[in-house]
Amino acid sequence: MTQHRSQDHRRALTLRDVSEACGVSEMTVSRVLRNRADVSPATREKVLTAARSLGYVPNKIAGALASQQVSLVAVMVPSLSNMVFPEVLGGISAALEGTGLQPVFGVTNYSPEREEAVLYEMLSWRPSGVILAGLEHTPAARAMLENAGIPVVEIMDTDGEAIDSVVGISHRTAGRQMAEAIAGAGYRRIGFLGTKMPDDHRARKRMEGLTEGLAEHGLELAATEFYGGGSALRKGREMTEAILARHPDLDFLYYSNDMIGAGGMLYCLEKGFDIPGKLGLAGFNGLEFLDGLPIRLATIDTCRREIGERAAQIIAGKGSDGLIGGVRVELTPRLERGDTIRER
Amino acid sequence: MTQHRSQDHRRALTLRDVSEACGVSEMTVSRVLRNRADVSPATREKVLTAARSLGYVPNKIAGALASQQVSLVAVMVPSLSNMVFPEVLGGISAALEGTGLQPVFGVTNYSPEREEAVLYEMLSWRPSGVILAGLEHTPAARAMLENAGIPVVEIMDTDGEAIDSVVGISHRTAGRQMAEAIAGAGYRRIGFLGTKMPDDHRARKRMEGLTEGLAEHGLELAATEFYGGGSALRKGREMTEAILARHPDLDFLYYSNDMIGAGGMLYCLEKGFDIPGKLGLAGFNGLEFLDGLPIRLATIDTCRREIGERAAQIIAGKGSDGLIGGVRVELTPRLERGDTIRER
DNA sequence: CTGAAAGCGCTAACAT
DNA sequence: ATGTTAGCGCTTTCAG
Repeated sequence: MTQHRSQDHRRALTLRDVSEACGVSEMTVSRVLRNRADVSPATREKVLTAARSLGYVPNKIAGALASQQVSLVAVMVPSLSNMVFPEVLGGISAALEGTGLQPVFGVTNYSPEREEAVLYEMLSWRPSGVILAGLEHTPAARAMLENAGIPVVEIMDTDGEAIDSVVGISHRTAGRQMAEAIAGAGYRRIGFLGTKMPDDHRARKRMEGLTEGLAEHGLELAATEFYGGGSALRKGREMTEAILARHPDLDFLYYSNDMIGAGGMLYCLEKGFDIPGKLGLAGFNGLEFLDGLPIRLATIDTCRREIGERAAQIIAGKGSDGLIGGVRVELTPRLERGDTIRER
Repeated sequence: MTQHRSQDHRRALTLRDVSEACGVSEMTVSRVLRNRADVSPATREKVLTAARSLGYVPNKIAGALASQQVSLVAVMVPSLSNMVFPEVLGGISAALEGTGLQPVFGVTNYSPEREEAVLYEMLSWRPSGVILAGLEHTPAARAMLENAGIPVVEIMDTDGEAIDSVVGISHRTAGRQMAEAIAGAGYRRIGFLGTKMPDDHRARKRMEGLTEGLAEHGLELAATEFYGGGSALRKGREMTEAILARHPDLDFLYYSNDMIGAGGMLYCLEKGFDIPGKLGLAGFNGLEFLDGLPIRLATIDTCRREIGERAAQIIAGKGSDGLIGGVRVELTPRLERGDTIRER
């Protein structure tokens, strides 16, 4: 089972090997392999044949060092266990396809310190651009990004000052938008359910926006409930039961994400609550999986895939003209009232 | 908005800059920055101070070229839109933490050709190891992997011949296991619902295992239903309605993944079907989100996170002793009967 | 413990 | 259209 490892000590093939195999200079071989136009069809063919038959794989490490051009884009997200981020990565990955750029992903676990550490690692590969979530970073991370001399795109959130480019939505506005819908529909006793994560700034801003929006209607949050780890769907149920036990008079529950919202909704349906008559519900994100639940949870679509695509395009576009810099893309989150908010 | 980009043309800092700033040779600066023990505390301090105040970030491209050691692990998965893979990536990312290795992810969209192309790109960075899903690859991809001279871990699936190491479960066995449970419980008219993906070999093997297992009980699939894109939860509902319309006499529905299974289950509950009395249900994967649905769908836990962790450990472990090679880890998928399979 | 020299494998910039 | 030369920024190796 270990036989094939006998090859392990064979030096990896170099341009020189290909060069010798086909009797063409290393430089010309290099040209062919980079698809440069100024090579005769005859030699091109010779080189390609030799390279293929040897199984030569170019060494980008050396290429990058020599050309001072690295075809990597550093991408950092807080988490992979929330579908939101894989969707963004999917968008980035798709948009980068065919550009010659490859994404390199890192996970920060919502920790600013870890973000700083991961960023340092990534920048040490001298990527052509950086995409990272949020506008909140440690001072050291900000400094690194400002001095890196490469396009930086902060994604997801537009509430704050960007280092370079931003692509996202205003979570504060999304919160207000929801407050508008809730208050406008006539709900008055509103409960908030969310995660216990001090470093989830976007969730925080949504809650602030919600609070502000309600205030304009002379309302305030009547109750709040927070949770830690575990199955978000189950937590949604449990939190809903808990908050309603403490405050049976609530007429609206706002969940800081669709997963707990869905759990809460399933719980309410089972209990036979009058949704949205006596109790309104709303989540956040517009996850695809809401399509298929017994009723449609009100939510705000956050355009995750598009955010990833636009961010990647900004990085890819920079390659050519260099110094565009400072693009700002604020997408409009779409409120979907679903079946859980109704005028009363 | 573009002011700070004036810095773009500043050359990035090099070891030499740090060296000059603190009056220590480049070589010694390099030693300090790599945490080597043979430097006096005094100079170490001097160097560190200088490096920090300048904001120096080492260039791993140059380091890797010089040392012939690349701290990257190439990771390739078929998709990011199925929670299964982000979970594996999470396991890999976590296990690699603190090893000095960083994962580089690539997405293949279940296409062997695309896998080959992505692999080529990744190998050109001369990573220290490769982790990829499945045992089915193009001949060219296999050749590249065999000749790369680095540890290769094929994950998720153990049914087939591995190139080097494997970490996964036998999907064929999982299929049989489910057949056992279904037939053993006394169900007789079984329908299969799955994806229309010729290149999803694991789903295919599960179906084969199921068919074989049923055959041993003198049973065969009474109906099948396949779907393309869209919300898997909704598709689960639609397929369930369709298959039951065509075959009202089915007494068991086996879904090839939990998402469509959950959709089907919600549909059945709404229709008031007697689950699991008249109709049994089962999904596949053991997704966390099943915890929180109205009833527990029977499923088989596929240990995704553990698969990621073990795979990463194999790569990380190779660093030291070199040529262990050919590790084979077959995890045991755990059948969870939930509330949707019952002896009859 | 510290330094000087010699590349790592490739490509930019010139020749030819 | 092709070849030659000189590095890219770091680390290995060998001297002090």
